[in-house]
Amino acid sequence: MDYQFKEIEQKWQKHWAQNQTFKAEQDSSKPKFYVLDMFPYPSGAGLHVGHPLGYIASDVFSRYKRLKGFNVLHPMGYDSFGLPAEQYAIQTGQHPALTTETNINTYRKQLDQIGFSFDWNREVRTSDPAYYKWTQWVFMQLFNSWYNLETDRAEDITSLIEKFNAAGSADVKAVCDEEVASFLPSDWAVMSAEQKQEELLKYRLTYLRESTVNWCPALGTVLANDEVKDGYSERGGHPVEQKKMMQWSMRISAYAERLLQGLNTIDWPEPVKEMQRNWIGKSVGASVRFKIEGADAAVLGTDYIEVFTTRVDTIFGVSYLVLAPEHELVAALTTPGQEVAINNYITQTKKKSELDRMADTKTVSGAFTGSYVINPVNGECVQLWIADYVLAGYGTGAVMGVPSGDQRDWLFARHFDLPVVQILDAQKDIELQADATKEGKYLNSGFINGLRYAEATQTLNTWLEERGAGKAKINYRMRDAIFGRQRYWGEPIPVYFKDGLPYLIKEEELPLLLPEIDKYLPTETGEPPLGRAEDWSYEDQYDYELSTMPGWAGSSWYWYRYMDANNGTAFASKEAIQYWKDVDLYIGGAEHATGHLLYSRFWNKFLKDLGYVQEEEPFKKLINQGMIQGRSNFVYRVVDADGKGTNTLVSYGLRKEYKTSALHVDVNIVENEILNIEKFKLFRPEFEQAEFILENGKYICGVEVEKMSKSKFNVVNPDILIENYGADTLRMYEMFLGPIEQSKPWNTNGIEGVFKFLRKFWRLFHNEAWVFHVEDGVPSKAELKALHKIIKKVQDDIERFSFNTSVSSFMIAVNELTELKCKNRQVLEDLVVVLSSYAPHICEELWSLLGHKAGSLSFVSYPEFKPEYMVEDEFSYPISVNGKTRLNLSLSLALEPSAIEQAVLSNEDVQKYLEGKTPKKVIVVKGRIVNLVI
RNA sequence: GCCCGGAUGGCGAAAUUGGUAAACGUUGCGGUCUCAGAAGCCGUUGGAGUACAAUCCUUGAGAGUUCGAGUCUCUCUUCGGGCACCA
Repeated sequence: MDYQFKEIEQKWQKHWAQNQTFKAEQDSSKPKFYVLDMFPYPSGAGLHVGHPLGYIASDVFSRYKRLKGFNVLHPMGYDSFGLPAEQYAIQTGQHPALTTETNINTYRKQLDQIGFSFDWNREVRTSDPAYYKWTQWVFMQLFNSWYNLETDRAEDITSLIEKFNAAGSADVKAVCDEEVASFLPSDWAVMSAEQKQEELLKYRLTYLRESTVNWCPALGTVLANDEVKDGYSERGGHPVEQKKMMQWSMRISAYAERLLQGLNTIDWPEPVKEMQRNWIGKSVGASVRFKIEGADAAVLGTDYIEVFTTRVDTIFGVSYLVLAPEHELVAALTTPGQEVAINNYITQTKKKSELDRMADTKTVSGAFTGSYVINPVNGECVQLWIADYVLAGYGTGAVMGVPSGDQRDWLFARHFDLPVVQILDAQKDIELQADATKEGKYLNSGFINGLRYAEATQTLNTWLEERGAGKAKINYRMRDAIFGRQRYWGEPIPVYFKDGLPYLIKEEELPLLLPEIDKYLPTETGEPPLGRAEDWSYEDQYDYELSTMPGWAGSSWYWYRYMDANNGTAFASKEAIQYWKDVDLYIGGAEHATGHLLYSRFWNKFLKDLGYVQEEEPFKKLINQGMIQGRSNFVYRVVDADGKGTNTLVSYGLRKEYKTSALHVDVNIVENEILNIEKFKLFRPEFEQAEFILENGKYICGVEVEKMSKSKFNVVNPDILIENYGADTLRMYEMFLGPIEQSKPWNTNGIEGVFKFLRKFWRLFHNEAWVFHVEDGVPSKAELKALHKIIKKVQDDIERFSFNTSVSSFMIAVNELTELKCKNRQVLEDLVVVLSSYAPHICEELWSLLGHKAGSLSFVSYPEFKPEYMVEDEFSYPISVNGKTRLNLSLSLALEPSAIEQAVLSNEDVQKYLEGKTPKKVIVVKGRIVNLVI
């Protein structure tokens, strides 16, 4: 029988499912290997050819690791809470759970067709109450924890209470809110329960606080920083504004340093690490206090302004100080004479959107408050300004202006005619621009004159600290993550309110189920959708929290659930976590760099602090698969003088001769840019009578690379390819396309080549009459060489994630063996094993035809590479003369190293070049002559 | 502006530590088989050159190191990604 891929693939997919071939068990006799894909959000559109790319790569890797004797965990699930299902619910009234269920079924059907070796017993869905029970549980642990800087880890809140009982707040070194009360144990003892709760909330790792948030009116919810791009929501692209709201937050800032340091221990793509480093944004510097001239602490609440700087060494060059317009002291420090100017400036700033403010970096603007501050190092009195180039949200919202060392400060000083003071002898041309050098020695700088950068910084930090005027400080750009969303389709937060304070429900009351509501919109009073739920209160009297958790909550720990997916008493058993530990290989898109991948590391570190998990980092090795873009085709419709489309279409090469407009055309009716006109008429009936202006008898279409989307008619559906060529061809072709990490447009053109290869491979095992035919016996040298070349190559390629080169090598190997008319059982059997990771269905079929037990192929040993089979009697010996002319000599293998040199020099061709002379220089690399210089 | 990553035939690409650039696939062209098509098989497909060959040139541009550079160093061009009044 010819290669009947449809029957073969259905047969083996059924076999794997029925026999649960890929069910993973804890088995300590084998080393474990955990291969994870980023689980998908099941969208209604189903899979296009780009989606499975990463899944195929991880499946090839998983199957390969099984052959190598590893106990492989390779699960799959769905990140099934999210906005699209909810938006759909708003439009249609259909419950998001139903939409989600339908979409998941579509996904599963499509995934199954590709022949993945997932262990579906471990499937998870983040919207399943049995799953989100544990997401809520993690939330509770966070609420019950604080970050102790002394032990540098999260601890149970009871250890904080003990500290308060014993010594008040004095001993406590914690990551907490800025305004925490300082109190004695006796103060603590007399506090009411409510006061205590209020105080503790400032320390909890998840907390409720009034904070400035990104509010998206169109979506009716707040968004985390990573969900906002350039002032617009990442999902939907709606405008986002700043707003003050009571919000749940996660104290991820407590882990800033550990998240940063951990990056050095994991094998991730450098760009992703770099993005996380940027996001965390560590800057080492100092905070310095500038006394306010003539300030009364009793009236103002303070008598100094604190600034953060990374260049404390430039402090003698300070010629002014700037506050952010939103700084809380601005109003109090504005003198009556400046009030109008300052208020105008603030109004002006407010009008500018966040976007404008970021985009407009050239205009210098600001206003003088009328107040002065005193430079602590030299007692100099400098002006206090406000300007919108200073951001309220970073550092202290106040900056010292050093025009000679910072270009922005320089521009500001020039614009408002403030002094520019040189502070380093190495600074050049400071009349023209700032010079941020750290070279040279200080001048005009009081007690650091003559010192160099490192020394000066040290001296200043000590000097300032001794006088209580400042100290060395590390600042992080990363803010705490906003955790609440005013949406329906997410995990309910397991909290109720009593006297305005939040309390956790009891652990045994989990999961707190998402209540049913009539409409998926905010209430008339502006409360989140959960406000519509009737009879939904805690102990029939207390209100539940109405926000739900953000999309990243469920995905921040899911890899642990796979370890023990059906556990009802813990998120995963201790034994399972101990055995599977962490993810060895994680494959997914780079778009999650500062979202999912950062939050996951955060929760993982937290769970480790509490002793629930083993490893500090969850994902040892990360691969970012590239995006597959669409490749759109166009036809060109001739446009008449009025700009109206006519009924004439012109081929790509001739379109310049007419006025045309381009129309998308379905890529599935175009082959090698040649339009199938008959199919086109069916696709666009309005052009049934159209005239086609052809070139060389063909209609050529235009091409452009765009995002794959239905509206652009450039979506290639894997189902159709599987129908025409089979899953094995699709799998191999996707791997063949190019390096896994590279983004590229999809082009179905080359798929024939892979299909031909699989047919050739099938033919190797059959005679002319398509009867299965292999021969026992001893393989020839040439056969063994071809086989062992591919054994080695595939092994090396997979280990370095170079899947595309493996596919090429398979083609070469099969061509060689076809040439050799190889029918040898031993050779062909090994070949089946080697190929089975890429094309599992056809290999299973051949494996069983070879007389092996069905399904055993996935767990046999990968053939051992034997270098001795690679050796030939003669070897080809390239040599260059004068680094230019190349000679290819053929030498006997039997030669000793010393004899090789003799053989080379006495070779006829070499002699021709030498013309009787001895070479001036003989260059030997790894014991071989590679070049002769004459 | 700053930080990463790229640039190799018509196209996708290969070249793992510096050692015969373009493997493998595709497209195009020619042939074979066939009533015909599909499928298969064979040849050819970077450029110059020639009757055939020999030979020379070619990895975005320019320089450098080296016997030898797609690979290493510097400068530039350009494309992609990230960050961006971050003090």
